Order: sequence, then C-alpha cells, then structure tokens
Amino acid sequence: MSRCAMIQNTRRTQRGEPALSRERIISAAIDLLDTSGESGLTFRALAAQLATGAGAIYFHISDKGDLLGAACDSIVVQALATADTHAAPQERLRAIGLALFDAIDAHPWVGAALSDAPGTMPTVRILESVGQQVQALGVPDDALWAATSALLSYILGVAGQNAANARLGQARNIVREDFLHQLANQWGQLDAAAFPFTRAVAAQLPLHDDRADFLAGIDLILVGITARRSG
Amino acid sequence: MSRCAMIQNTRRTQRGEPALSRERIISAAIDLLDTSGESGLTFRALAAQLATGAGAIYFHISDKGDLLGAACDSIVVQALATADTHAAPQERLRAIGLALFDAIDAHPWVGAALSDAPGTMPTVRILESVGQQVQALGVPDDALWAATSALLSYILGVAGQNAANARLGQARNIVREDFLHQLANQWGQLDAAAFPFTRAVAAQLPLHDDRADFLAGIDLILVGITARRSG
DNA sequence: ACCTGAACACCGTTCAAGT
DNA sequence: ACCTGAACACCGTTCAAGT
Repeated sequence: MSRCAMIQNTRRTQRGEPALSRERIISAAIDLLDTSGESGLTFRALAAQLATGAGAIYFHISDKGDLLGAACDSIVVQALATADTHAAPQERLRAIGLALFDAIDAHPWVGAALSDAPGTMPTVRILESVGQQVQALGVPDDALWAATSALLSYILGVAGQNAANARLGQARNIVREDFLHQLANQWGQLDAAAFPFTRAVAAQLPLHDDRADFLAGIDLILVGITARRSG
Repeated sequence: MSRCAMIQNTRRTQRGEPALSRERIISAAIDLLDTSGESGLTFRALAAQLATGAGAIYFHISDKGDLLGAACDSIVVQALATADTHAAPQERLRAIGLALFDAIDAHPWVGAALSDAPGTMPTVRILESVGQQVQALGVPDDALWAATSALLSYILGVAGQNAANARLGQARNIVREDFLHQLANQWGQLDAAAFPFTRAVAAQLPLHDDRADFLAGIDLILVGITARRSG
C-alpha cells in the first residue's frame, strides 16, 4: 500500500467515513431495490444514500446494467451457497430451485435482472449448479444440455413471473392475496366459450401455493429426465 | 352514425388521411418495435410516424403499458391462430410452443412484454391454449394445474431468454452467431475448478439450434406429464 | 486519484389552447 | 370530440472544475 493511500485511509477511518467503493455502492443499491423496487434504483437516490454526487458512482461502476448485474449476482451467490448441501442429486436440484425461489421472493427485482443479461455471471452460476447435478444424476452426455437448459429455462420463467407479480402488487400497493382475488375475478368474467380452462382454474387461483407449484414443476421435469435415461 | 361523424369521415377519406385510431397506433407501435427495438418505442417517435402530436395518442391509449400489452396481444393472437390445427394433443402442444417461439424470434420485444404484465390477455391466451390441450391429454383434474403451469413457465422462460439475447445482439449490433462465439469464449476462460460444466458446454454453444432445444424441453415436460398419468 | 454537481439529451405524461 | 405541442418532472450519463 502506498504512503498516500495509507494516510488517506487512516484519515477516513478516523473520521468514520469509509471511501466510496464498488462494494458499498452495490450494497446500497440492494437496499434501495429491496425497499423501493426497480424504479427506486436511481443514480440520484443512490448518491443521496451514499452522501455523494451522482457522478462519483461512475468511478466505480461502468453503468446501470453493471450495477444491476452486480447486485443480482450478489443475491444469487448467497442463494446458491444455501443450497450447497451433501444430498443426492435429485434433492440437491430441488434445494437449488427452492433457494432461488425464496431469494427472488425476498428480492423480486432479481427475477427481472436475471432475464436482462443472458450469459452473464448470475445465470452462469445457476447453469453450473444445475448442470453439475444433472450430470451427477447419470444423464448421458448427449442429453445433458437438453435436460439442463430445460430446468434453467423453467427456473428463469418462474423467476420472471414471480418478479412481475411482486412488481405489480407493489405498484398498486396491494398484497399478493388481494391481487390474486382481483385476477380470479377478471378471469371469471372471460367469455365462457373461448376461455373454459382459464375460467375453471380461476376459482382455485388465490388458494395456490406458488412455492409448491414451483417444486411440482421441477419434479415433473425430473421425471421426464429420468424416464428418458432409463427408456 | 351521426351527421357530424359522417362529414368528418368523408372529408378524411377524400384527403386520404384516416383518423387516428387505437388500431392504427398499435400497428405503428409494432412497426417501431420491430425496426428499432424496445427502446425505439417512444411517444415522440410514434407521434412522428403517425404525423400527430405526442399528446394525441393518449386519447386512444391509456399509457405505455397499455400500448405494449396491446401490441404484444396482437402478435400472440396471430401466433396461436397458426397453431390451431386438428392434430392430437401432444402434437398440438408442440405446435403452440413452436408458433410462439417463432413469433418471439421475429418480434423479440414480445418476449419481454409477456413477462411485464402477468395475468393479462396475452398470457391468458397461452394459458388457455396450453391448458385445453393438457386436459385433452387425459391428465387428471388434480394434476392439471401443475402440468399446465409448468409448460407455461417453461415457454415464458425461453421467451424471456430469447428476447434478452436478441436485445443484446441488437444493442451491440452483431448477429446471433457472433454473440454466441463471444459468449463461448468468455465461458471458456472461467475458473476450471469452479465451472467445469459451463466450460465443457461452452464449445458446443454456438452450434446449438435454439429452436430444437426448445422443442426438446417441451418433449421432456410432456414425458414427465404422461409418465405421471400412467404411474 | 477521486469526487462534485451542473449540464445535456433524453423520457412519459399532462393540460391549456385550439379546431 | 379530437388534436396540438409546450411544459413538467423526471431519467442516465458526461465532464469541467475542484481536492
């Protein structure tokens, strides 16, 4: 460490004012996203919370996409660490799915962020975790990609829907249950001839446990994967 | 028709200038979205294309969400009409999936729009089409929702990823193949100990046929659904 | 090297004023 | 009834000027 940096560091520590850093910015961004939603993350609001100027942030972050990606990655890393058990592949895949489901439930903006930057770290981490377990399941090499990408697409699909639901609920400032009741009402008023299935399913809609539904979908795909293996 | 409206209508027809209408606005919005992407849809650009003022649009459309939803619905209706064959349920479900895949490939913004407003018409139409065929497949009532929502989530998940890929490619102004090669390169440079699966799959990435992968995922879920049924 | 904050080039949306 | 277009309250990003 250079003498200059030491002095500056000491001075800042004495004053109790740590220097602006990438980590501090990302952490403040997560706070802002959790409390005010995606639309609450603004360079001006972020600067205010960090007691600095809006332009200062650009010294540590390249742009808003970078910021959102880093915030998302931070949550995904935490979630996947939770699922890092020593269970069998099937159980492990369920744990990965649930860990991500719960993380997105707690931080809805993560669901949208995952779809925003395909192929970047957060998605790659999920791909890796899922792929390793699918491989451990004994799926042959030529079916590995189809099985893994199906699971990944399903997980990201549920993530996106959950995020949208949460965003809508937040925008209208209503709780999940009220939102589902409103939706059930709308669906119930659709044309009976054109939408029989939707109407039939509308009544049960508010009673569904999204988490259980999500797990049922994972299980369905796993049945498909293992049925193929032994077929 | 009132005398006033008749006169106005006649005058406009004679001048070859049809009045601004919801349909004309939505059609212009689709053009704009197809040619300039999601960021190209602006009330100012839309007004310019329609040779009117920005505020005039609000007389026929409530806000940007309404506009995007209506544009999305228009494409989904067309796509689902294509898949309305007389084939068996399994084949019909594949046709629905492929019709949506192709529509989103042609109009990438539809993928994002589908995730934006959960429970609204475009998604409900897909839910209905899929649900009817799952029912026709002979799935028992208590498994109907799990099977249908799994298929729906998977379809929406792939839609979102495809949309993001297209958006990224458009932003960087590169073709799909170049994008996948860049991604394969990045993935190949990941840490070998932490990302063995991703590294192994990176090389094959640019060779994959997304459309075939999508269909393989549908088949996997269908295997899971029918295995359950007879289990 | 790092930070400040005014300025720039945009947005969606509103609304008095027109026809 | 329908349209106009300036105005309002925002954005992300840049950049001269400071320390």
